Amino acid sequence: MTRLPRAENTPPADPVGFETHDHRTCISAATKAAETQCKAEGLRFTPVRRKALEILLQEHRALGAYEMLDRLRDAGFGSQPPVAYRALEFLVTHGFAHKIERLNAFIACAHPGASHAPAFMICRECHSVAEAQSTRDTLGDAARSAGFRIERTVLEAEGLCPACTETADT
Amino acid sequence: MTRLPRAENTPPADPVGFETHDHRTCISAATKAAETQCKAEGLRFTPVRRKALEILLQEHRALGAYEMLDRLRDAGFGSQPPVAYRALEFLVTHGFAHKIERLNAFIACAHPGASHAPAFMICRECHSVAEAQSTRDTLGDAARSAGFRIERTVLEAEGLCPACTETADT
DNA sequence: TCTCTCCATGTGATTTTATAACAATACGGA
DNA sequence: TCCGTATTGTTATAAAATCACATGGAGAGA
Repeated sequence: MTRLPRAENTPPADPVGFETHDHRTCISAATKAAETQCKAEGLRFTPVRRKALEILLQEHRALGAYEMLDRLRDAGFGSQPPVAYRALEFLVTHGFAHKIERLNAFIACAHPGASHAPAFMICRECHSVAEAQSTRDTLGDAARSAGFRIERTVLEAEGLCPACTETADT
Repeated sequence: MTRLPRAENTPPADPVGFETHDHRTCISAATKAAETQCKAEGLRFTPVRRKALEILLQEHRALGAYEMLDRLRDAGFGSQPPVAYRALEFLVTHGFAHKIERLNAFIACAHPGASHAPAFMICRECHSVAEAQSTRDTLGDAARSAGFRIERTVLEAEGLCPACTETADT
């Protein structure tokens, strides 16, 4: 894939898993998958929502709501914040994307369809984000004994990605 | 996400651990402990910082920065946002408090001194927050194999606290 | 097909959360 | 005591998110 020009603090082109990855095809594949799931669940995969997902997949990094808004405007959609927030809310609600609370930013889900207790590794230096499968249930016992009913769990680990670790070490 | 208005939705008086707990004494105890730690580490436990910690301990819930600002102003400190943000940053940096990203709010640490990989249970209904010890290292393997160097980890579980579960069930 | 209803979209305005920048002051070590 | 640095207070502004309301389009049922 062609590496797009990078602005000030933009992560390396392909930070998912911090490894090289060809996603020429995965955009259309993931979009298709979302479309299928929406059809199955009776959800409306409207143009803005589709475009928003495509943008997230394209960028392949955590995108702020206002960055999303810019791109949606460029694509001919409305130019006010709710446009972006609504599309993103839809994607997050239905598991096509995640919000990285730490960054106030959104990223396409890297494991669509999988049971969702996502875990993220966030580089404090370049802001790249990797999504891991968080299989083990760290909090189950504590929750049970407290009588707390867990509905959703997000784990955000902050640190240094491989690339920035190298830079820091040298 | 639905964000209910704060006022109509104030957590029960004593939400830490979702259980009754007498903290008449624990405020002064925790403050004292912080003072000791600061002395040991050569940190300046100034009046604003002390007051901010006392407020968090007093409230015993997650407090927004601007709520904190109100209380600090009432206590005779400056009235501009940086006053609150700086005090909170100090407390968070040194482990006396945590930021709940999900709520953009801050809460006194419930396990001061303990090794810090805090885990929170956040009630989506009343916004009460409980802090658990997150002992197990859920992400270690994934991080190691990715070459990611974890520095800090926060786990935020959203759901229903015991009180709100009851209400919902009835 | 028509129409009714619901959901989605577009827009303007506002609220909430967070930082930048800089002057004045207090602290602690030489 | 003097000096450098951290801390505080303040003004101003940026960034993130929501409210409120008008308009439009898709799909269900008559």
